[in-house]
Amino acid sequence: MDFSITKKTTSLDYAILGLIHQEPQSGYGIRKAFETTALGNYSGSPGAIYPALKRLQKLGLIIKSTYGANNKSKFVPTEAGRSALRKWLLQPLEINDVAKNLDELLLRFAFMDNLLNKEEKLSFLLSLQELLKAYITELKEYHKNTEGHLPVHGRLAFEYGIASYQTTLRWSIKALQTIKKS
Amino acid sequence: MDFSITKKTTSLDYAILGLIHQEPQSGYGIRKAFETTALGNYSGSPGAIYPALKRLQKLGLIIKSTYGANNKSKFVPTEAGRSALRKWLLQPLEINDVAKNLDELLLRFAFMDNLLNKEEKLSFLLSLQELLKAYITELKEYHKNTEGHLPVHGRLAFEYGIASYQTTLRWSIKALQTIKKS
DNA sequence: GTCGACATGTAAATTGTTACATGATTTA
DNA sequence: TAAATCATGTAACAATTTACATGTCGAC
Repeated sequence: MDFSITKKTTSLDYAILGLIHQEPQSGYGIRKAFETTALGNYSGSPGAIYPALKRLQKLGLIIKSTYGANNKSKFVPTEAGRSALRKWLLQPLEINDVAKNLDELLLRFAFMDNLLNKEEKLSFLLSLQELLKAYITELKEYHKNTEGHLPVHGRLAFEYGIASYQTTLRWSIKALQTIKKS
Repeated sequence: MDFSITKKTTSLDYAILGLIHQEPQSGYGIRKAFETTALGNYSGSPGAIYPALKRLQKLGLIIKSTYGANNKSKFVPTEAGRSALRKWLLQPLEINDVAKNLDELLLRFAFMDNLLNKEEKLSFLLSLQELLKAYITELKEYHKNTEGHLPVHGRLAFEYGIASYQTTLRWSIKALQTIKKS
């Protein structure tokens, strides 16, 4: 029997949690952040954000608090919220995340700054690199096998996929070096 | 007053339509296609696919038909289905698609093969290039302006975004050349 | 003769979209 | 002072996830 809180938390919830951990925001501020900054393809529609904020409050992961000089109230993560965020950031990477959920991995990376230590960050990047290499190999294998009998557009789209992951790999190598000497 | 069929068709619906246009598939075949081939981040869960197939049948965009030597029934697009697919492929590109919906654009590209003529294909790629250039410029502008006061991880994630779009741009130039001499 | 893949679905709960509604505050 | 932006929400609807349910068929 598991008595811990296991209510599901979607990746939008984590995106909000990560955002307000970096800087407390009002509901409206969160909406604007998702609409304007490219990070994460989450929609800032009120019908998505406000229910999410309710969810997170009910789970005890965030609270509304008057913050800063102007006494406007903004959302901040609770201790439980920070801990949930950290747990999310530390989740082991799987090949499936790389293949289907790369955006979320990048979001996790973006939010690591002041929550993980250097070792944990490097470990994330190393793990990412391993998985990327494996996945790229797999894709190339598939590409070789279907070479001839794939329509032109299908082949080009596939090659786009490979080029994409190679870019991600190159980036992760650069990022690793940057983090290493920080 | 608009009497045309305006029931919304999601991009999963188009993905299915495009897939069976290339090659008729059973419901199960479609599920496996989405699960295994990387094209499009759509889930092949039965709770998504079978309802979608019902939707498409109700809209008259696909039909079940016994096809090929083995008399197993597979889904094929109707004339209306092919026409809806073509319309989707020809939709003008917008900057927002590039920023938030690139996957869908790539999916559209992948399905163009035998539905659009050369000119239409080239026009798609040219339009994509223009938008990519504009968006990359915008991102770089933003990057310059926030240079200093962005946490390391945030900055790196942002640079990943830029590198990503540059890869897309390079790919689209190559694709254009390939299509041109085909 | 059992295990895994083929094959098709349903139900509940969750989540997100679109559109509406309201009012305060700032700025031109 | 009118328009735009800030600010918070709700309601109806559409879509997806997760889990369950059932049965066939071929391979080992």
